Amino acid sequence: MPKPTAVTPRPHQGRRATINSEDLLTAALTLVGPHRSISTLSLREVAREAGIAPNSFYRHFRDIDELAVALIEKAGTALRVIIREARLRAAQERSVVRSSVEVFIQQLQTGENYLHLLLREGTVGSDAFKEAVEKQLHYFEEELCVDLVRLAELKGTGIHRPDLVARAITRLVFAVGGSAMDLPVSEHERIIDELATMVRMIIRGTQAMAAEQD
Amino acid sequence: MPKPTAVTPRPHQGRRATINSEDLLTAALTLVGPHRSISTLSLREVAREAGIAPNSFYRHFRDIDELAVALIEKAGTALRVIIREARLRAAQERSVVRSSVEVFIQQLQTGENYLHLLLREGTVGSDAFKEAVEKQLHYFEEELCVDLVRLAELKGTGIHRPDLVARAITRLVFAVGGSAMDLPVSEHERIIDELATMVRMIIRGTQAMAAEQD
DNA sequence: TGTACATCAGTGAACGCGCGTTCACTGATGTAC
DNA sequence: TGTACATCAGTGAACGCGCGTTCACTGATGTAC
Repeated sequence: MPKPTAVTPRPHQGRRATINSEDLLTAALTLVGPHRSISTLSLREVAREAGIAPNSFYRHFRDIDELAVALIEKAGTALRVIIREARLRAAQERSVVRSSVEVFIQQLQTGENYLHLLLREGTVGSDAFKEAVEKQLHYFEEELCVDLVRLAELKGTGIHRPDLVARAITRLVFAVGGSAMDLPVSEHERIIDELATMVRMIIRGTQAMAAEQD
Repeated sequence: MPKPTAVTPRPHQGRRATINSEDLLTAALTLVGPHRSISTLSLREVAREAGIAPNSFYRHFRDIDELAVALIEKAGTALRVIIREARLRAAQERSVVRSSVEVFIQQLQTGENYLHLLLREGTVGSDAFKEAVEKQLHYFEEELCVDLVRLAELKGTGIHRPDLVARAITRLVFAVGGSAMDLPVSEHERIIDELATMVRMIIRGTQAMAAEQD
């Protein structure tokens, strides 16, 4: 049984690969598009899209689920980079909340389907899927938590249970983003405003609670 | 083409039905259990569970999607009743927030799969599905909004954008509930505590924002 | 440089399976007279 | 009360389809000598 997902470019012997795991991930991503769930992808479909015979799929992944998990991980990583950049950029410009939320929702309009993917697969599909999505959400929460604490120190405001604040914001943004997915682009501006207000409520709340406790 | 979902018990002619739409809904609900998505149900499977021939299914629903939408509506209605009762009961006992959240999460442990269903199907499946779930969430939001305004008046606290507060709370509770679904029951107590704190943050936040604006 | 050999990505054909849907039917029930 | 008839829920058989997986294979590439 090969270990194909370990992508260490080991010294090669035998026939050269015309296609790699990455190509299959790309093919799968193309197929799911903004509206389909990974769980509806068939092995044959992905192979077809990638231009290989169905049974060649097994050279790269044990089964469709293994590919799906790899795709989720890739999506999470890509998204975190985007949001991290947005936060850094925003720090010296205007509201961090507003511009982070903005970048997040705007991702729905780009050709990339990474966000759609994470928004969709969290609640459905095999346990392995859900676990993979949960893991990505945790990463988001951790990074956000660090940022929140730093920001609170910077501004001298208190912060109550920053871990819960980070979790609440992350889950809320993903949940609302998930429903925004199916709305026309013209509604996105409104969604961004509303989401920003919701996030600010949470932040004002945690500050108020911190102030009360001292 | 019959209109089977309209359950007005019209005067009957011809052979008596041994099974009705309701039975099929029950069979489907049994099959999805706490972990499967409706979208993975096959017509034959539901028919088998209900004890009829596959083609008899068409006597009751146009297709599987029509059944799924009916099931989602049923789930939403059932859940709203439960939460409404919880809120009324709590009003004269202890924290409305805490006990509402408690009842919500405890639903995960009951035999009923209504909650699982709503938590799952919101992001996946046909457009008709998602629309059906969105509709149910809106109902939740509306009822919660009315309650929040009433509570604010009662306690004399301000409330900023109660519509957004209701939306944020609803989405957050459903999102966190969705991940709690796959956690062991022993974790539920912790989830309830955390959720209650998150909801209180939002409420404190809206109060603070209302106070600032005046 | 040449040759024999091992490696291994990709293949074509075939399998059995569950699926949605169709068809012409059966036979129980209610209605008209 | 009896009879002919319309209604219509449920059926059994059959269809074509896409699926995941298997098998023995091909042939390009790299390695050893």
